Amino acid sequence: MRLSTKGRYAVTAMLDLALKNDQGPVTLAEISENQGISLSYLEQLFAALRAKQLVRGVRGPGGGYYLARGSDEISIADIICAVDEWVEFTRCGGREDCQDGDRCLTHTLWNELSKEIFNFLSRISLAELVKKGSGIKNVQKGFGEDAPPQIQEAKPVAA
Amino acid sequence: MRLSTKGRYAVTAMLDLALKNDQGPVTLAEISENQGISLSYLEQLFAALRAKQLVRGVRGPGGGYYLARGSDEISIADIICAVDEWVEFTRCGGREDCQDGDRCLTHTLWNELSKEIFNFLSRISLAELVKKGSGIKNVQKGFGEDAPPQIQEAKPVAA
DNA sequence: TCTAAACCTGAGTGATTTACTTGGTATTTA
DNA sequence: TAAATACCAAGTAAATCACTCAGGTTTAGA
Repeated sequence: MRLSTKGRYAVTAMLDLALKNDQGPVTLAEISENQGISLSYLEQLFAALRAKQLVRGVRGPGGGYYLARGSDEISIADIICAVDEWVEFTRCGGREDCQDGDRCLTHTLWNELSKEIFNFLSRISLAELVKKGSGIKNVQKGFGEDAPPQIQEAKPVAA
Repeated sequence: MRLSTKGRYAVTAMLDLALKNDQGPVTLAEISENQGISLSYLEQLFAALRAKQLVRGVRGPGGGYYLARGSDEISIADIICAVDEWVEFTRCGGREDCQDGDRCLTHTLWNELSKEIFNFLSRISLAELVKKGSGIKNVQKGFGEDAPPQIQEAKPVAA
């Protein structure tokens, strides 16, 4: 699992799309202005999102992009995986060149952790975020009040 | 939240440390050989880990590194945050230059998601991973059987 | 005290990635 | 046809990554 700024841009743009999904296609120019992302960079991101069947483009005036599926059928993991390749980490990979066991163990542990992160992000859909967002939009601070059980208070690390 | 190979190296190295924590200090040379990471790169990573009070170094012959706290008191988020700076994403930040509300909304949504990921990683300790790992070491595939409630079956995206 | 083992510092570097630019082509609507 | 939009390809400056090099300093054992 990779979680870079590229993935953030994609998630942010997709959120923008999900918020306006019932208002016809959304142009990249709109998202570009809205999110402060350059148009061409968005084009690259959306090329990847389109390749993974997450969005569909409509050409011509009045065109733009809309979600290829319902926002409840698109997970955050889907989006991040579309734009950020999933690179395998293990050096020993699937091969048998782990001599002492420990090397393989730490790699196995990392892979499992990576899978857990992936699963976690797979269970968060765009629709869920948007649904919570509609609360924010009005309340401006009530986020997390009826949040999923696994969500707790943030405890950012002291820099 | 950033999750790059740098963070992976750090987590992997810390896992190595946790696994041998009761066997005295672990040298970087050992980890370097074990994990296939260059010694100097490890030194850089461990400088950051030491600065964040996650490890302590013992100098001189027979020295090395050991965990500064119990492995149950060190979370994956701690490790990743130590080596990968946490960069704020929002362009509008805390300022009031969000005109239309939507811009701010998507940013708020991203921030909340980011917090959720952070919280998720905060709840996974080194000790937990190692504990599960000792199962793997023997069973080689029983991971996740008595996993925390939020962990489900992996469903990797079709590439 | 000498010396080797270990940590510590800082500078530099090729490769890769990011975020973006330029300059188009294709398609659709008015 | 003209304009708006998606689509496509190539290039690029800056940043980051993963690493190397060249020195330290600190400690322990001879």
